[in-house]
Amino acid sequence: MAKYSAASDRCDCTVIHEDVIKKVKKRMPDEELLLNLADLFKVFGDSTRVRIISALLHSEMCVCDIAALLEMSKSAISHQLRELRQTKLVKYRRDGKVVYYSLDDEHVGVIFKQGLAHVSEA
Amino acid sequence: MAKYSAASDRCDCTVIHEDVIKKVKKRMPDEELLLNLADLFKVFGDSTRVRIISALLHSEMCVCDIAALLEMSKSAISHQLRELRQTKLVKYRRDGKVVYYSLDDEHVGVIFKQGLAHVSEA
DNA sequence: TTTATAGTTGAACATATATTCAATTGTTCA
DNA sequence: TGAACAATTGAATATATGTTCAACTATAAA
Repeated sequence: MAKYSAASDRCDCTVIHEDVIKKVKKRMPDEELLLNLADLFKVFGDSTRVRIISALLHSEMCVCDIAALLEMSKSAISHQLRELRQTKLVKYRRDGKVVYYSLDDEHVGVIFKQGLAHVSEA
Repeated sequence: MAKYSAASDRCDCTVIHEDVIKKVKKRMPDEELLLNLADLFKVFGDSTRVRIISALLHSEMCVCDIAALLEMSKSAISHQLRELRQTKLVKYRRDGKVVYYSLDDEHVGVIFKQGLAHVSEA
């Protein structure tokens, strides 16, 4: 995300509900936690990665398999798997020349399914 | 996301586990549903929007309040609220000159909290 | 009607990012 | 060792997107 230095018209309005702002500010999680949270969702926020996750929910798969399943290049898949690895959402094991990927976290499935419930209803 | 026309080296490998691919393919949700899912997570995948959601979890707020709370311009906030409106994650009511925003969906809080649990543990 | 203020919007700009391409690594097997 | 293949990687490119800026709309009050 592009984060800019400062808002030139920051506070360009009278604060209307100072009490609400203070109350909410107190209850909000730390800034850093919210940044991590946004980064987590960002990983889910790409169709290729979501499809990879959706596939790995049902079985571990090697890069070739995922590439064939999603009809994409191995390179593209590998790049995305790298992001999923870095955010600890998938793990892998090597067997000879083949590398098998699988989901690394219980939360992944829960978050995925909750989101799916939302879009399925709407 | 940049979606490109086709992968030139698509299927540049021997399919190793045809059976796995078929099985997984059968169980995966429709392509369109997965696209919607990615779009949903994309909305959560920005720190400004996540902070807005985090704030609205505790109270309805007007644009000025949110801008003051997050120390950003009204314009920037308004742009993001627009996205949140379009994806039905927030609703609003006008009272005179002031527009109040609040969360529009029960799932929003659940998804938010589940993600928070994940990043809090790690 | 005029002024003031809350909020919205579109275009421009800067930045982030997904895929491609080419080169490379790692492993197996002849 | 050398050939074959799975997978990774870095750079380049195209595209997506968040914030700014300026102009605008909507409402209230003088």
